[in-house]
Amino acid sequence: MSFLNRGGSRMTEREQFGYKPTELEPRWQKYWDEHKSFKVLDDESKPKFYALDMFPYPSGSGLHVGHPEGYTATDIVSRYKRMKGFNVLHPMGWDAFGLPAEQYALDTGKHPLGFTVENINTFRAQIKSLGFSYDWDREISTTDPEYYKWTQWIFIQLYNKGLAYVDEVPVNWCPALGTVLANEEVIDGLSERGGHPVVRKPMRQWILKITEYAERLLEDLEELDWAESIKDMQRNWIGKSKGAEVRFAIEGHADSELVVFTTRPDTLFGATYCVLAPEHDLVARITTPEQEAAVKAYQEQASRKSDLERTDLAKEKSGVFTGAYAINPVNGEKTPIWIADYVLAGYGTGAIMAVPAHDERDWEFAKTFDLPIIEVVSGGNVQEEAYAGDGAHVNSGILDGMSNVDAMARMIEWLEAEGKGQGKVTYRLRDWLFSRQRYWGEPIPILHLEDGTMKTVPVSELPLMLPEMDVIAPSGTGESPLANATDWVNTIDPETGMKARRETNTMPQWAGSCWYYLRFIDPRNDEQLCSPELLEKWLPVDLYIGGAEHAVLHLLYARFWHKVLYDLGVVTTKEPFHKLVNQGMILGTNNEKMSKSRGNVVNPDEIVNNFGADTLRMYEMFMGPLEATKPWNENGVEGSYRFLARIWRLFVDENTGKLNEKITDEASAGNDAFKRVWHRSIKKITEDLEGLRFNTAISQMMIFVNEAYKTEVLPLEAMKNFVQMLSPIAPHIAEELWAKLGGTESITYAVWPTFDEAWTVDNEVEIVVQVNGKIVERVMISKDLAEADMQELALGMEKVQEAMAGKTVRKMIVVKGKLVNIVVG
RNA sequence: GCGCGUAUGGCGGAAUUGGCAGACGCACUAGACUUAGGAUCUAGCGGGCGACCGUGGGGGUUCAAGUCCCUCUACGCGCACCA
Repeated sequence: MSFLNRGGSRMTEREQFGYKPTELEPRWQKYWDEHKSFKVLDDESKPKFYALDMFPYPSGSGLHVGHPEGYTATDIVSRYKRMKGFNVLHPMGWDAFGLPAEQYALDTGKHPLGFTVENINTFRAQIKSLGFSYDWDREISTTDPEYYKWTQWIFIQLYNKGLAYVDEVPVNWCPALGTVLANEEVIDGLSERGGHPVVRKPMRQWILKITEYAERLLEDLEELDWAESIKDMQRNWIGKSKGAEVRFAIEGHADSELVVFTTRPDTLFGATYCVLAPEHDLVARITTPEQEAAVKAYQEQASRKSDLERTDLAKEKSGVFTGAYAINPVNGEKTPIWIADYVLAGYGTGAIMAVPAHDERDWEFAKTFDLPIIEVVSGGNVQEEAYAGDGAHVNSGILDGMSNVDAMARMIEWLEAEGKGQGKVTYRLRDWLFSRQRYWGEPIPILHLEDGTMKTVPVSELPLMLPEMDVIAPSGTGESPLANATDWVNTIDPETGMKARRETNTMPQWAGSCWYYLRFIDPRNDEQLCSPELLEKWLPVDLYIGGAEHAVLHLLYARFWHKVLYDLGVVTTKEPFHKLVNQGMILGTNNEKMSKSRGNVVNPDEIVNNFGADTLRMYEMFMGPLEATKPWNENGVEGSYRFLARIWRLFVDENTGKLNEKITDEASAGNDAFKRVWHRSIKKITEDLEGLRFNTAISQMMIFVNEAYKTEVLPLEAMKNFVQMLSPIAPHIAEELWAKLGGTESITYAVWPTFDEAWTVDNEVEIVVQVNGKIVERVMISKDLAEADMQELALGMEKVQEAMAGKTVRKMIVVKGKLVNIVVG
């Protein structure tokens, strides 16, 4: 890395006018800052383009090389779109609430705000050093009261719509620390800090009713320009299943009934037992005295198991008979009711009808406990394994002979007619556990009044600010540290004058990131979340790039809030993010995930200091397709640096610092070969940038530079075009060269070059001549040569004659401008 | 277990609708320039002495397959008893 030789004593003339990114990059960054080059224009004549990055959590460890990958991609598109005449919104901000700041506060006794501000300053400086074209006047932080005022406002809207409710939910309670822990803070049942035991304890929690939007969240995926794999992950997460609820009477319990959910109502005649989740409400009521001890013991055992033990580790099916029987509504058969932990309390009705012949799990359970297996769909051998495929129904009364689809429809029809059940859709998606027992998050704007009711804080009182606290310490009760701020917690409701206690739960980190893309549109509005006119103008986000780790939760939560705001009339689009791209992960040089413990972390600052931001940007884009996972390679970084230096020398005479004399605006400049590469480059690079294929766009720039080096006289126009095309990827060097080419202001808004189609095609092309698919000869022909002429030409060739000697022509395939294939035999 | 994705030289990766596999870069080799080269420039660079063989393995469709179909393997990601 020493070859930059900055300020070395042996500096020569040549080096004096060489490529010096560390000198020119800060200079251009200062220029952009001072001229506010990227401020969003209030220009109605231009079409809009909204390019968004997933804003970072400003951690104490600073920027990672993974961050600039996505940021560079959106920056390239933003700069390209500006030159294409778009009004571009390209903002950056901070997702700054979160656990690490609170941990730091607990460890040091300092306030998380100071730590957060420091980190933001570090992040901003690092990001600025990379030359991204953000409109910094729109910078926002989720921790700013002027921002979280509106996060709280949205919560109030959710509450008023009945989408926020309180429930008792088990959390990770650590008695030794006196606090509730997030899942990632619990390792093997012990707290990450201190290694204290952690237990599951039900606590009062705020929940958001995202399930009410399940169907819309699923349906509206169709219209989005997202990778199919991400859509699939969301679909699976939502997990829609169609089936039926069936009501079973319970023998000896005329007042109760057992409701099960099944996706296979057609197999009802094959139900030989029923299973309840151990936590099911009915269990206590229906268990017979003889079975009571066994059932209680099983329930106790199941409650102690973690979710992991109940699923992953449980290879063997377990369960206990309750002693009670359900009556199969379709044939009156008595079926035993069991409890087993393979049935989940939280899904469907928490109860199933078991059809061992046609469900693998039920089959295993039936084999374990020797329960009967009755075939109702033919096609398999149900004594050997469960058969889940299609087939003619048997032993099924009214369904006999029908296929699965027909039998399901018929069965549901019958159930509904008889009042024994109905068609039903169920989702795997759960409601969103929204509260956290933490200080460093948005306070939930709720008052608990002395009369036992609860209400929202009046909107006029927002933002409900976090109280200043000298010491942020666990409350010890499981409530957040806010419970210690007695002056803050105990208040008076301004509307009724009643004594009130403030909600001490705060919001999760997801809250602030659920709507930040809206605030960027109108970040300083103190009257509204965002002006309706501006929302109308800028939504949806045209391009959203970020890491795949947010493929499900962040994107699902943000879509949910957006739909709620849509229903409230705040936004007018159904979906927030039109096109979404996930950048791939950058691995260490050893092909492993970068991590401190592996010692393979690359620090972007180091690259910027040694090679410059343009090199880092270019290298990250040249590594491979944006969406691919790819390993870091130090040699590749140097290669990108060398390419930029090679560009520099093509334009700048290193002895004088003047423009290379080869570059001229004489009309005669540039031979035909160069002109073809020039126009082809404009075509290829334009198409590649549109398609986010930055690696191949850069390849084409290299081809252009290679050709330019071979050419004696270079047209000024071509060289200006090239610098413009380079500028989205390597903006600093491009500005510098643009100035040397005579540009008097920033290249930012120079109009994107166009190409002449005629120069993008060769007049002469090489075609191949094959005999039986094997290449025999190659020949240059005019690209327009007729197929019949190509055929004639091929047949007349000496080597072709040899290859087909003594054989007869069976077939001739001629592809214009490409090949002739002679099939002989 | 289920779902999705990937597999091309020593390495990263290119290859419209099936139509010259390996663009471009890195690494490497040789030469030039040089007091010097880790800079720069020029040339070479899938394998094999060859006929030929080559896109994870096997099979198929086709005049023609990296590309389409079937099957197997390896790796990655997501979900994980969701009835």
